[in-house]
Amino acid sequence: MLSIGEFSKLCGVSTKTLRYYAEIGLITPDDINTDNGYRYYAIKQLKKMLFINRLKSYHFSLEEIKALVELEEHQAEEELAAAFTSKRHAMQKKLNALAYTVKQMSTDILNLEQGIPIMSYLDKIDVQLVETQPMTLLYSRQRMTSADFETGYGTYFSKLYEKIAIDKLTLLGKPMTFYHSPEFNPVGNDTEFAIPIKEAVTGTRDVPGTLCAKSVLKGAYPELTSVYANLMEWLANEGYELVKSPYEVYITNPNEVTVPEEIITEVYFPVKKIATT
Amino acid sequence: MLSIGEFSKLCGVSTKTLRYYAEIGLITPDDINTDNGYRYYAIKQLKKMLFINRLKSYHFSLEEIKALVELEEHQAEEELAAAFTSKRHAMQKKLNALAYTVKQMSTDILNLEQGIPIMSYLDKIDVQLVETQPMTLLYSRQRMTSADFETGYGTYFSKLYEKIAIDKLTLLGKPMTFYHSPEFNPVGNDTEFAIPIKEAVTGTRDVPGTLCAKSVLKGAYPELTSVYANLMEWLANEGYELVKSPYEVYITNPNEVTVPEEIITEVYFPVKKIATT
DNA sequence: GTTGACTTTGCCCTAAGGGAAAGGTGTATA
DNA sequence: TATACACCTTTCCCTTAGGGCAAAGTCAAC
Repeated sequence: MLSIGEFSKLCGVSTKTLRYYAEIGLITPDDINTDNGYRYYAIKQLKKMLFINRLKSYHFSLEEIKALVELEEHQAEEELAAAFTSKRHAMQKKLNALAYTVKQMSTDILNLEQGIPIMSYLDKIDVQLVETQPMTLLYSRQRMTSADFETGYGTYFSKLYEKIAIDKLTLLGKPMTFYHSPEFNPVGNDTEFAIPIKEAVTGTRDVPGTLCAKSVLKGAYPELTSVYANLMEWLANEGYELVKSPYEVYITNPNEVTVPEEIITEVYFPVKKIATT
Repeated sequence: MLSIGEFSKLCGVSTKTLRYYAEIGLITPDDINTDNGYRYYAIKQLKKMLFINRLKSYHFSLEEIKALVELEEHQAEEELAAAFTSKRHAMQKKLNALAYTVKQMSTDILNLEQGIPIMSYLDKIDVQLVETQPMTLLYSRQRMTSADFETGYGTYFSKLYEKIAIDKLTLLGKPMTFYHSPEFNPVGNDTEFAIPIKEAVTGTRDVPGTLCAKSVLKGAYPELTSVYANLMEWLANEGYELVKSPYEVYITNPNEVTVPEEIITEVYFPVKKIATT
């Protein structure tokens, strides 16, 4: 039998942590002295504790760990492997994101060393006034919750492309999304996925040509907010106002482009000049 | 002027967050209506908010961000660059750690798919009883705080190696550390860095040969706790007890080995058989 | 018997907000 | 103009995984 201090040193975990784990039922002492409340751990509990440590290093939450420990005790190796695989996937994504972050920091540092202010790229996003052509859009309008935009992107556009293929329609442009909620973010509510085609069939709508403020983004999607903010500032400065839902056109297919810097997205704000009285 | 909702949508940040930032003084609304308390943000605050977003994506804490924003406003580009560089270094370390984690998960998954229990590697750490040779050690004994073990490793051993070079002593073995505190962790208190040499000079001590339980670890240091735990379990099972401070011998130089899997560390527990009455 | 190390419980604290409640406000529409 | 409804306010509690401290009880060694 090991006292909490001995056990803690052996497995490299603080006594506080051990008490906490007992409290949440993750690992309880093998024996508790009923007189003084002293906790005593069995040597064979070391293995369980080391397993918990390993799971912690894999960034599982304690709640997840609790479930996984039970799985391990019932030798449910398949479920364990499934959990590990899905967590590894998440970690891989985090890894990629972190790598991208580091790269971005590096370019920022390079700029700083040359005395270029970090946010000066904002001033370089240029805004053009363009007159768009009328289009016929095959569309699918959804309420999106914050999480499923990425998957939604894939599934909704696939459905549209499928319909185009089956009905032998004629593609006229790149896929686009309209943000009908006043949220300019994909995590907003009312989002329309659309593809311009030639034929006017059921499930299409016609959009007239309009005056638009347009910006082009080369880079990862999180940068999109900058573009929106920049466009809004431009509108305010130049005396225009938004008259319809803004939309984005995806010039590059995000499933094909691997490096975020090569993703090209056009952002359109349908506008009109504010009437000066 | 933008209401909090409009501003929040433009920069992709919740209203809750904006109120919180105002509370901690990170970014306060340009104007607050004194009648109803409504917050109004200026369009030019978008840029600051986007800068904050960028710093957040670089994993700066809000406290750090507050300082960095001030630096940026005073155009202190050098300090900014310094902060970025140090943060990038931290992120790079995190990145490497994460990459190692993912790799370890992968081997675990492979094992699981073959029905091999994850912690079975513990049973494969074999423990040998060995009789060590007497040695003369050039040593340096320190109280270590948790953080500076890594740096300490470098500096203390350097000093010892320097002395060996200056005094023209004869190296007889690999560097080692003794853990005199009952913590078996380097983060413990009383740690001795030592190198076996031939000559008995000042600053050396003689250690007699003793019976030791010995395990060899190939892998990253966090795995060491497993080895210690395993050794302790072995002692309990085989009826031995620890009679002196455990020590580690670093077969590979951690500054030269780049992949953690190739790090080889020997762990020695000086033991004696428990007297059976 | 004493001392110092160890253990107990209990309480408050962390970072960066999220959620909900209760109530006040702004504005578009009938 | 009345009303509906979206928007805004403050306040309170909650989250993760424990850390720190205090007061009091206990163990083991000398």
